[in-house]
Amino acid sequence: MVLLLGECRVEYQGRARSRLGWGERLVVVKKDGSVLVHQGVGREPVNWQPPGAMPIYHLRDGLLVVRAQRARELMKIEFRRIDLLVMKALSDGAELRLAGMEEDLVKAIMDDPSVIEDGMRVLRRELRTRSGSVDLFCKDRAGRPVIVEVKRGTASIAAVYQLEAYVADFKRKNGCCDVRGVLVANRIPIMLRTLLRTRGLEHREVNVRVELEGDLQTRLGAWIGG
Amino acid sequence: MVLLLGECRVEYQGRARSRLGWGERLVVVKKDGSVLVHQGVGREPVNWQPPGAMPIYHLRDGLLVVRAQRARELMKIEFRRIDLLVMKALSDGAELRLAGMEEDLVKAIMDDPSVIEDGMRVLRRELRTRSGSVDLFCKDRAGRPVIVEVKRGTASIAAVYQLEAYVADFKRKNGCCDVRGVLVANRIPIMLRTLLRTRGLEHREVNVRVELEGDLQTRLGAWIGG
DNA sequence: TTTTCAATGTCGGAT
DNA sequence: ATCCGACGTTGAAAA
Repeated sequence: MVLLLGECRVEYQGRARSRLGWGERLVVVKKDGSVLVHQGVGREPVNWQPPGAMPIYHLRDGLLVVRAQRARELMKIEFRRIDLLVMKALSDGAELRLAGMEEDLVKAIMDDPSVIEDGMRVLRRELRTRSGSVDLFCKDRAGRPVIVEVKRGTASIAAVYQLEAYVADFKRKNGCCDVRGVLVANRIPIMLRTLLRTRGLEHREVNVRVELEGDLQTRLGAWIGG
Repeated sequence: MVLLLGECRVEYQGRARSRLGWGERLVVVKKDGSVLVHQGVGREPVNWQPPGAMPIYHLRDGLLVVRAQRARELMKIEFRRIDLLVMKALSDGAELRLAGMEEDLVKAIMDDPSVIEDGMRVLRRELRTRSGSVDLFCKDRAGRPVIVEVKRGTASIAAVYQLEAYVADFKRKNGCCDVRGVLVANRIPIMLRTLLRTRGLEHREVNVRVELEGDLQTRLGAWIGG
């Protein structure tokens, strides 16, 4: 990993174009060839190249030029003053363990479909068609088909469209009108509920707690306290 | 800005949960309180906190602990070895100038609606309703309403849904069936064209070149060459 | 390789 | 504060 701290300017041309005038920034070059230009604020780099760009360094007119190209995208950084230059190989064998993704929510619902509704049965998971994909295909207590779209966090209009389109396709294809569509999410904004109702769709807010594998829960308990 | 390079482990609890074991990483703390933990590869930080987290540093059992909390989210970094510690205030008055966004494409179409179709007139821009927003509302040469959804880059299924839903709403509300829906994008995948056709929607691939304000184009010409 | 979708998305703007 | 959509989104998984 290479760290460069100093005064630079940046130009980029690719999917879009940008120019950033002189200023002090941090530039990080990783061993996979990704490059990050960070200003003093914000989570996002102001300019960057994804892995594979493999930047080239050269001197020109007394400036250090870092040139990172990848596919049709080019970023050029010019330093006129460098306050810090660090190179270090990072040894890191650990991998991130992460829980609480949408897939975890889908699994939790499969383990206990009654969080949607009593008597619900999950028949299939991850049903993909040319008009999009839906997370769960179920039947309710009465045996009616139920198409379920699951969103972790707050549901969006796009989720309603997706569900609506799939329900319509299903009706068309199977020639049956008795199909329910349910949007399941951690939170569903009021406006979205109205929209769902006008489209003849249903919704459920669920709150499923997902834990990391292993004893993290116990440790986190102590950890939050400490 | 604070840079920490050394051996650490990270735990996070908030919208999701994660744990990352011991390894060498770069930690960046910005003056707005954002925190980034970067491994040796990838554009994305493996763990982070957005601006406002304002981390607190303390020593505990011989470890440097960085604790960054924000709303209901907590990230804790523990260092057991530090190879580099840098603190520096960054002076940076420049702002990024960026061109080639969706808004630029919309403006270009407004300047010359014939890129969609000869005789097209733009009546309104950015039309928002409860079922979503559409970028341009036009009338064609024959005076028929045309709803236009603009996407920079490659169009997605979601764009089709959005357009379809809005056209349907418009027909319902105005009680008129003679409404066209056009998806305009830099690129529209084959599958999407089929989907659009089955929904009675149209599409246009456009290639509008957008430049940064000022003389960037000339300079970029030389720059790319050099 | 292309397509599709999730993300601790982040970020900015409008209501 | 909430809601909504764009992003040089990135990244991973499936077709």
